[in-house]
Amino acid sequence: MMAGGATKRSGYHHGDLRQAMIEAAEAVLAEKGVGGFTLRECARRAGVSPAAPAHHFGNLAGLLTAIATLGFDDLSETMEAAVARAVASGGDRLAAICEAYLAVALNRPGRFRVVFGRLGLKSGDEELRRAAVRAFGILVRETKLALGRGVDGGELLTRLPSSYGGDADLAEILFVWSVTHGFSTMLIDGQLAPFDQQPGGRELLLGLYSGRLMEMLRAAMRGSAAMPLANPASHG
Amino acid sequence: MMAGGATKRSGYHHGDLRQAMIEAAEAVLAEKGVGGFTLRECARRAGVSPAAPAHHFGNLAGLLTAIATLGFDDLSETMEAAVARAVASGGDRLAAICEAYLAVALNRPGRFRVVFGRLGLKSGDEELRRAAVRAFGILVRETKLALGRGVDGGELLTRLPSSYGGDADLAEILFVWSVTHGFSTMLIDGQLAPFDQQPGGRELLLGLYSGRLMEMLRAAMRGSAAMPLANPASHG
DNA sequence: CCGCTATCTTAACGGCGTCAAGTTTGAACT
DNA sequence: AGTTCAAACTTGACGCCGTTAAGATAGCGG
Repeated sequence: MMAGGATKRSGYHHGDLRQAMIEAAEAVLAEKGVGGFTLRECARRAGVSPAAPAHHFGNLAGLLTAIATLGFDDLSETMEAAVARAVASGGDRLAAICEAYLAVALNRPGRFRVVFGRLGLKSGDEELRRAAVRAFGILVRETKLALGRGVDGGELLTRLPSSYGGDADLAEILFVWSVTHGFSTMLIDGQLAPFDQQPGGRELLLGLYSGRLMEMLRAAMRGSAAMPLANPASHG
Repeated sequence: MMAGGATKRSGYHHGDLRQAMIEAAEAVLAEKGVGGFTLRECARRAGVSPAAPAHHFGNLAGLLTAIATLGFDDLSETMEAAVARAVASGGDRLAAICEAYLAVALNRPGRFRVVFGRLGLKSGDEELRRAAVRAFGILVRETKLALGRGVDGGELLTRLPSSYGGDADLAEILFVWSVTHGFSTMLIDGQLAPFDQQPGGRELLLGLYSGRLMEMLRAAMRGSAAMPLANPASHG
């Protein structure tokens, strides 16, 4: 096993530098934020020269892309686990994935910031794309279920249909995602610091999020679900 | 006077380096994004040595803080103008500020990213704080008006009450902000690229935002406004 | 046991932010 | 007007950054 830092180091060769670099990078990101993040610092923590990572990741963008892929998979798995728990307890599936999204942001801010922080990722990476589509597919599925639309076969997306812009429920999907993503990013990026840093502020915010904000989200969805499947592109 | 780029340059002294640096910085941010932004590049564009800006801004954080202050003021002014237009035309004031928020993000992505992009800002800057509180105050005021709460005297906040966490409408305020901020950041940071880059995608997204998303927001607010002013902290 | 290849090191390049010290300038004061 | 002086800017240097090229090492298949 030996997962989690204790890797064998036989003098010249590291043993599992790729994993060590990813772990070091996440630690640095969590500690110092995006600003204090450098490739050399990560290499230092992995006990390796600054040029060593190049062979495994190509360059900085490669390392960040690997972490972002992890982040998307983390999102997918945490959301699926939350859905499973909600199903078991008869809870709200959509609220479950929204809370899971926030939980990932709070528990792994390093990963989360790499995923959404507009750092330089490799643009064409196929694994990253697959992980992103998977996470997005869960959001789409749960939003449609919450609208009572019925998902064909309950299967996940494996790619984005090129005509996705015409999806009749796109507005609802974007709404759910905006609320969740907006709250999560504002909380970990410090925009809510005036509330977050008061004594008990964090608990208040989390309670409001999984309480009244989720209620408002349900109210918004109810309003939409009651509406007929109108022509989605027509507006104004 | 002589605002707007045409500054006199009498050999050694620049004339208005502070303004020139800010303009150069916004240009670089708009062109190359956060990644390609460097102090030296801004100085180069201003036609000045790399060490020159230090006297005006102290360091990089000082320059970014000045830009962030501009960004908050931009938000405040654009939102107020949108409210004035909504009042004149009998439109939805809350939707107006949400659309104004998105408009600032789209029209001035450089400023917007400095405000919310978790770059290193000076932490204690008083002007920045004042600008932030002003913008936030507009959001608070409009949310309360939308809830039919009545704002005392219609005046703006000039500081954050230390007990703000106890505001009865905090959940609604956070909800509105989350939707708006989430959608805006996702759009300019490329998370919506699969939709945004389809032909006509940008128009579709903007139409959905000011159309069905604002309708959903109103539905969420209506649900809240109908509820009694419950104890905001109790949940679960 | 030998060689081969993946892995890592050392050394160097240009660019970065920042500081210390020196130079120029506009303007205030006599 | 001429002098003085502080503000504005330059030069040069420092350490750190990401990246590359060339060399050293070691595990593994033959």
